[in-house]
Amino acid sequence: MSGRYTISQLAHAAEVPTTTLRYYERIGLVQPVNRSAGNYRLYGEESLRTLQFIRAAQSIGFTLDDVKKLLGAQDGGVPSCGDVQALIEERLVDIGSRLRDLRHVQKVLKSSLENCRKTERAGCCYVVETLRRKS
Amino acid sequence: MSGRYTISQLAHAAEVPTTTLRYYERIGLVQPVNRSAGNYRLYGEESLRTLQFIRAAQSIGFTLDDVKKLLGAQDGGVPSCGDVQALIEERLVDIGSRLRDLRHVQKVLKSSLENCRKTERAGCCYVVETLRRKS
DNA sequence: CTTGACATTACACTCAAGTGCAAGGTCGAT
DNA sequence: ATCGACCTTGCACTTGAGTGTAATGTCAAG
Repeated sequence: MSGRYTISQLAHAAEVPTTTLRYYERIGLVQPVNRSAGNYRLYGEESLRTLQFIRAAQSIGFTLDDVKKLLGAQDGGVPSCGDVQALIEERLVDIGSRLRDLRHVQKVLKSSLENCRKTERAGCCYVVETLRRKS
Repeated sequence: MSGRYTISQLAHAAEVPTTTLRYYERIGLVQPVNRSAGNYRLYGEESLRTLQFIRAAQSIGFTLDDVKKLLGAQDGGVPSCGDVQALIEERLVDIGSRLRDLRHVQKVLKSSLENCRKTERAGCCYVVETLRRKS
């Protein structure tokens, strides 16, 4: 229950900089279990688990704010399946539109590159000229 | 050559807020051609064209910093085709990796959502449990 | 008892592309 | 002459996820 890790020990165990741990505390994500006599943060095993949770959640596209909700650290209570599903659906919508945008941009850039290569000559770049003509 | 637009006229013509025009000036992207007696910014036709250029370039994934280079407003001189191609290739690499990441995240979230729906029951969400288990 | 490694706090800064605000100046019309 | 709409400047703020710095405190080893 009591603190088994100092901040740098936890940082090392979780492979996270200590500054990030202080930041997580500041935003209410990971609290130390208590403080030492000299006011050092002391963390327990569950902090390590929380950090691993955070990493896993981040890696699948949740923001720290989402994570806060998933952890029930936001306005009280563990989230229901319905809450979690809503969160995931939100992220999926985000991702869908970002994918659409990126694919479009990719297409345009690829064809610009092609055209630039094909028509390359000094002092007159296809891409720059095309952009100039576009309104 | 001389100014045909005040800031708000140009803003209106280019469909850009005036604040953005001042910002573009600040970062060295669009300069007014001169100032009125009362120190008002005056822009010419070429400013409008530059703004259209900026919009077109932004919409295909260039940053304002890229745009600066494309316009030759950065460290001297209009860019060569080679420079432009390098810029485009950089952006394509960015986009490629962002697409890969997003597609991965999308897959994981979709299957999480499925699993959450299938196994839904009170007080125990599949997604939250899975994240907890992951290191 | 001093040295070095680690800790604390508060605060500012990063990136990108702007937005918002306050205090004041200018312009055209009434 | 005054009103309102527009303009000027400078400065701070925004988002997200942290990073950097300075001044100071603690702890264990030699």
